[in-house]
Amino acid sequence: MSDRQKPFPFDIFESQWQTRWEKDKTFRTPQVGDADFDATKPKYFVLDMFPYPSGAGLHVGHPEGYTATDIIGRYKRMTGHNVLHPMGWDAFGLPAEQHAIKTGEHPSISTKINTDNFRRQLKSLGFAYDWDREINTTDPGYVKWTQWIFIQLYNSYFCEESKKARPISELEQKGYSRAQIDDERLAFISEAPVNWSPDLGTVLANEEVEEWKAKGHTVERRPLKQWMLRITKYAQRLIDDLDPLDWPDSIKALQTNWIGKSVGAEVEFEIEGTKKTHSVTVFTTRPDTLFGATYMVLAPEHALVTEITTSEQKEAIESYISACSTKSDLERGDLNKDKSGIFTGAYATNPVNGEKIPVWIADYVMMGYGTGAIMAVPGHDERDFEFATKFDLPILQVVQPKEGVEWQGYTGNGTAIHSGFLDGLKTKDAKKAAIKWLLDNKKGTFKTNFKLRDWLFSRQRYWGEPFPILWENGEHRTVCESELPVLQPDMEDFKPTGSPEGPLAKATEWIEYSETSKRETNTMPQWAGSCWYYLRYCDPNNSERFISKEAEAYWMGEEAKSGGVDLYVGGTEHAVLHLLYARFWHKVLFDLGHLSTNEPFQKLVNQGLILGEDGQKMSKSIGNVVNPDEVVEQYGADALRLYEMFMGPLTQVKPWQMKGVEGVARFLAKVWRVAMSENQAGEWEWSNKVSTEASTDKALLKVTHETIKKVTEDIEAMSFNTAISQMMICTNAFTKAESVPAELFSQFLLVLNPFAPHLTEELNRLQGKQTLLSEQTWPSYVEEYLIESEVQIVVQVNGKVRAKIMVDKDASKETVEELAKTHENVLSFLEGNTIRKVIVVPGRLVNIVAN
RNA sequence: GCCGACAUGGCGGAAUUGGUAGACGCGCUCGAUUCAAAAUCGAGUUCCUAGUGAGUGUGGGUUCGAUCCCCACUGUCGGUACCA
Repeated sequence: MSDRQKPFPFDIFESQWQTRWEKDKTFRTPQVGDADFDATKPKYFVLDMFPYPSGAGLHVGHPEGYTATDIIGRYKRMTGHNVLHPMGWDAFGLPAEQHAIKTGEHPSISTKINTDNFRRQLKSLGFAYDWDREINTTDPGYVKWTQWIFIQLYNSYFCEESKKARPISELEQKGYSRAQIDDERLAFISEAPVNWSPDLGTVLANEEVEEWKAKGHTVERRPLKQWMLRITKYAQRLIDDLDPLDWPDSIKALQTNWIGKSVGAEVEFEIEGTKKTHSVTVFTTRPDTLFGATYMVLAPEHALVTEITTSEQKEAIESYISACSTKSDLERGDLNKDKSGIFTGAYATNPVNGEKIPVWIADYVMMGYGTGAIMAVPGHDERDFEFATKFDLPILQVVQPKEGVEWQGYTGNGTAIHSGFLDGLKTKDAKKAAIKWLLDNKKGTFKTNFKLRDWLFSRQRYWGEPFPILWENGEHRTVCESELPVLQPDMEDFKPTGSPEGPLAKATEWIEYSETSKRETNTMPQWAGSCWYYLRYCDPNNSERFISKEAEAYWMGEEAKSGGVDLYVGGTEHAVLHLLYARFWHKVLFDLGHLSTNEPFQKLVNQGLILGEDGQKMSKSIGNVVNPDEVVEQYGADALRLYEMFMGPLTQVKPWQMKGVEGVARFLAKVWRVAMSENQAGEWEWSNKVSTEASTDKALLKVTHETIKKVTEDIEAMSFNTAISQMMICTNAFTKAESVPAELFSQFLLVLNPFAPHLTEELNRLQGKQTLLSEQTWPSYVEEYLIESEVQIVVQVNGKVRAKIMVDKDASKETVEELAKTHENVLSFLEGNTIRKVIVVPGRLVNIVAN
């Protein structure tokens, strides 16, 4: 196709229109307060997950979501909204730095090259972004406010009464000591085992570990001093506030599972140590099974292990602990389901019945969850059951399942037995009674645990936001706000040091802030910039605030019942990372009074992955990657946009088919030829088929208005593939018609415009219209044109279609039934049978039941 | 294992949420146009043993009627995994 003339001259007019939109700033969104800002219009904030500008450029997965939001954005503009539809770059990150290490080129250079390429590619697809609002997370003007938000976190604590972040100064007034205050900050220093990757030379968040492991990097546990963010304080709110959001249930479930709330009790057991008696707290979700606890397990790292281990067991315990510490997470988790453990020689006392139970250590108990100690109830817990079976520990029944169910290892609900004061109680009541007993006897209490860990926030990298932190005499403090942004120094050697200080430690001059103060050398993770970028779009150039109060109130406020981003489209890969982190930051900023909503994203839609033509995930190594540039070159931007939407439902995983692109390109060419024809010289000229003189054909009027109706409804429902098929039906009708009334063709161009903006604007121009389609009002359909005077009724005999009859649309049930019964073909099927029942669905069908 | 989603022609997918299964597109077949081809236009295209036939992953159920609702199962994909 590329060697000959294109079926319609998209190669000429697409770039012309892109140039014009850019020059005229057609899709500029006025700033709140600008002379041309109309505050009376409702707002619509439609957001794409901004890309990481990789060296590989755009792949066809990017334009899938971007086209969907572009259609919605353009549609909303045409229906009288102020639309905020921006784009930017999530430009900090490891790949840029790895590239810098390899080539010695500063990451800002490759970042610039990559963003320029991404911008060019996006512009070649004709997206209606307001490029005046483009942001880049690595810009000093952006870094400044990322660091400012970090300072807000640093200067806040979580108030347990109000369940909100409050200024740390309140604690100072209450007379807290410096150490106590540092323990309360939402951004704090912690020395704890973290995920350290030796070959990346950095630590990683729990959420990131799998991703990098999958790329072949090693990750090990190692205790390090790190900046953490206290996201765990928001665990409950992060679960609760999910409910009213218009998000896919699967994403809500994913986040809820990740946060992992479980409700139960903490119980205190006493252990006879070698020198004295110790108290150990265990967490259980099944306090009703306390009487079934036949042994106890401590995590190998538990602090009490050395205190209680008897001299006979000491050697065995020590070698077990050292074996565990060298095991990787994989060996301890995924690969090794086989239970292992060692008896400490010590005994604990079960508080409810005074029974002495042996205390073991085993690596199936994790130090990081609950208290790092459990009471083992092998009768009613799968893991404990497996362990007890292996080491021949007693297994007691304390829950009676319903009849016919084996009790051993039964983890469901039932009735408590062999459990003293709990006997006869249903599990639910037994839990309550057990906790009441624990409270009354001061042996325990209610407890809710979360799987969610605090967020490990520091990285040992160069290409990230430095912390706005200074160290003085081993204490940290923030730099003055006036000194923001704190930028990395220019360096030639970006290599990881292999030490937890990171490459910035090599910038000796930069570190020396003053004689007494040194800079923090860690940097923030890539997530930092993406946690708040949606806010910056509302007011991207403000140097006084991260977002002006006015812009925040208009774009993020509660007005029109749609606070925050109205529609957010992106991939599922961010279900628990970006989307959780951003919600957390948003809530902190909300608590501190900087924002007026408590959730950032009202509606979330995940586009489905686009697979290669072979049905496999696109990947360089398989060689099934489709390059959008080539598709645009061969079929045009409109065809690519249209195909991405026509493939199937937006949210579904679907394979790419180049033949399908050809199909939609053919459709666009058909639209072109409704209005245009080729003359002898092979030039396109306006044909007279579309004409103001054309008589209004009833069928064309109907199909056009059906199309307006369906496309409108389908855009609202984000069912773009069916909208396109309706427009194909309409085009086929135009093609078949002798002539097409100009009015109908114009209306058709309007509804096609958000999908194929170049072609439609070009035809609108060729039709002699002055006003751009994108600046016109969305058409409305006329109900009257859709109604037919006669409707087709299906006649079934015993549920099988046997005839179709045409009746007046207002025909009575009786008339329809009579017509159906007397239909020739129906009669032949009724022969010899008696009619038992007749169902008439007006306007649809008649079903005659006979035998 | 657990959680979630999905299963419809040769292919991508439609079906007003209980009312004509297969819209629209791809592919294929035939025809028109052409010296010929491409492109374009038109007709056809679920399957078969061709019937008063079968048919929406399998088996059952509810209903006058089920792709849609209920029960059981199978398969595919995504997430997660010793979280007590």
